Amino acid sequence: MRLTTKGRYAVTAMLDLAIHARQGPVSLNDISGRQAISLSYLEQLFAKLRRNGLVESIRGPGGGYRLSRQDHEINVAEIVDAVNETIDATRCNKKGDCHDGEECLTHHLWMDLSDQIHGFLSGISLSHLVGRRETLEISRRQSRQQGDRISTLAEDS
Amino acid sequence: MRLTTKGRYAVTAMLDLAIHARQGPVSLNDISGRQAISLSYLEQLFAKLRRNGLVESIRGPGGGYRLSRQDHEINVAEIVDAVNETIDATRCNKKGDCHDGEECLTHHLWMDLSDQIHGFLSGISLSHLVGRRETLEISRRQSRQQGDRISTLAEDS
DNA sequence: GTAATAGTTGACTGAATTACTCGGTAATAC
DNA sequence: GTATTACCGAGTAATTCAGTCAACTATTAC
Repeated sequence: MRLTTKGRYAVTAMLDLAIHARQGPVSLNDISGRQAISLSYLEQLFAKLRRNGLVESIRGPGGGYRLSRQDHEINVAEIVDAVNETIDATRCNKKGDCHDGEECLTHHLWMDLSDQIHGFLSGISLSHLVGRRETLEISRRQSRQQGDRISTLAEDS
Repeated sequence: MRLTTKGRYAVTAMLDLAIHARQGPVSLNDISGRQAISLSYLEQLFAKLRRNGLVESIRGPGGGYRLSRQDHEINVAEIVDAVNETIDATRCNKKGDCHDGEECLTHHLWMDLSDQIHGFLSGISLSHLVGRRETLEISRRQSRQQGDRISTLAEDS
């Protein structure tokens, strides 16, 4: 389980896809413009997302990508794993020369911790994030109408 | 919040420190031998851990490092942050040219998610991990005495 | 059929990070 | 004084990140 900007790009792009799902297929060009991610980098990311069955592609004019499942059936952990493709090759399992079992224990502890993080991210779906986004947008529009300063961020926990 | 093997090394090393705390200061040489991490890399990691007030050093023969706080007062998030030192420079905050607020929203969502992960890791202390380790060790010893296969990992959730 | 759109693939690259090496200095226990 | 250990800085191979470029294939509009 790695958590870098690469995974963040992927989550952001998938979120963009989920938000604009109603308008039919979304082209990478659109996502690139909206999210300020280079088109070619998006192509790489979406190739992996497609191989992992998270998105479907529609070719030709008016084509693009769409989620292959409902947004509540896709979680953040899947997305991060898809682009990172960490097999997490641990030295212990390969060599098997852990003296006194010390290395094995701390190693298993970390794997355990990693599993917990993974489980945590599995509990956050795209629909969850989209829902939050719309809440934010509404509150932002309201505060703009009222003309006061943005204080909505402090309220949502 | 980045989560890479570097952070994993740091957590493993700190865990080793916590486990061997009773035997006085622990030298990096010992940790290097037990955890199979290069000494010089440990030096770099511990320089950061020390600057962040997580460990104290004792020089000279018989010296080494010890935790600067009790193990239940040090959490995983602190350790990961200490070695990564991510200021997380987001393009949005610096340039401030988010068109239509689109980028800002997804950006804030990711920051929110990042905060949640951070909060989650803050809840896991070293003593928590040490406790688990000893539980594991005991159960491992027991299963070794009984001579059956290792089936303890499936039971702890 | 032709042209335009858009995905697909692969090779390649500069920059950053990771993980590590080496050589040296400073402090302390004996 | 010597051995041990932390401390410090420069350097470096390997890897990953983030992005570019170019050629290709499939689909659709006309």
